[in-house]
Amino acid sequence: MALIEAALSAAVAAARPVLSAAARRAAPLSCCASYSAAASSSSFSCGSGDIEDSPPLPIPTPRGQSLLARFRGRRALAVTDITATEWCEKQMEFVLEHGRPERTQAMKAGSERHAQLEQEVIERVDVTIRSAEEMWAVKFMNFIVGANQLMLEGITRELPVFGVIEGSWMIGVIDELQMPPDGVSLHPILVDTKTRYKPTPPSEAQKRNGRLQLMCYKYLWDNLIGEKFPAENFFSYFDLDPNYLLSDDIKQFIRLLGLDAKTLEDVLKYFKVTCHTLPRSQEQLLLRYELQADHSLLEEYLFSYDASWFKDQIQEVLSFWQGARDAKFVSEEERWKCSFCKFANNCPINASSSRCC
DNA sequence: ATTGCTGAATGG
Repeated sequence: MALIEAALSAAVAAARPVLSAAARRAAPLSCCASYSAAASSSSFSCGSGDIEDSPPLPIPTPRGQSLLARFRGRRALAVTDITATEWCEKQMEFVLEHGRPERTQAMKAGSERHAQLEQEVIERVDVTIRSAEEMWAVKFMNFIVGANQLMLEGITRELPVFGVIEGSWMIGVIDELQMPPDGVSLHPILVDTKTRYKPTPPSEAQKRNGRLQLMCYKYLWDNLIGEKFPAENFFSYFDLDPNYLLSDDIKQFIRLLGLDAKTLEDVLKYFKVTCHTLPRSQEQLLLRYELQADHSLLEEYLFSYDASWFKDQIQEVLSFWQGARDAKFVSEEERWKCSFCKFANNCPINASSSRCC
């Protein structure tokens, strides 16, 4: 174990700008993989050539299935699925049913700024991902490298995390983790930088949304380092083969980091060893708001993790996803959100406009 | 080809 740690440390220290992997699919995944939830018209050249008189029809998706089953079957909910739902459940529903609206200029600027911040500490390396197993292997490797960077250099960005919250698999990317200066504390602080188009202070709804996001990350990080990662459940839930042989491309990427792995299970072992060495995160979380125009600081918002508030929020969001109830509309005080929503014209909350006496 | 499907987040 000491050897593994030494190897990791050496690798991370040597490769000054830490390596990460940009997952880019060269080709669609193998034809019969369970990816196409909505098996549409796309070319499904799966073995059997002709469709005979009584082909094994794809199971028609029964109505009344939960959104979780329909849109996130055998997949994890993203942390941003949680926050998008908290923002407006009806809008989340529209996005699932009708697809994402076009990205705004503000969103593009935000993405660019985040890429810039990431580049300050991370060098991206492209690897081709051919399967779900390889996707997870890369996620684990990026976690290992990022966590080691945090401990050695005091900071890391865009760190992937995953785990189970209130019974549901979740996945997310921590914007930033930073060790406190000196020996003040051994516990890293979670930070999220929000860029703003206008120099106005963030609304309460935005801050609440950001709090929820950061609490998701803290929960996932603390659970990973607490070594509660349910490996057996992980492989079966995502239908992964632990013994899947990684491609030479991926193996080479792993070797760049001083490790040697042939299978996804090998990678998971390194991951577990790394998790054992990491400290819990601080109870204090930080949202940092900056102006897109000049990156000037608009507000720094420090707040505390609140386990019971967090649990309630997650349960509320999950009850929507699980179909326990219909989507809720925004509250009267937050009706202003509708003016930013692409689906406002089709939304029942605005039913008065279309039908007049 | 930044968003789609099948990356998670981007902002309000």
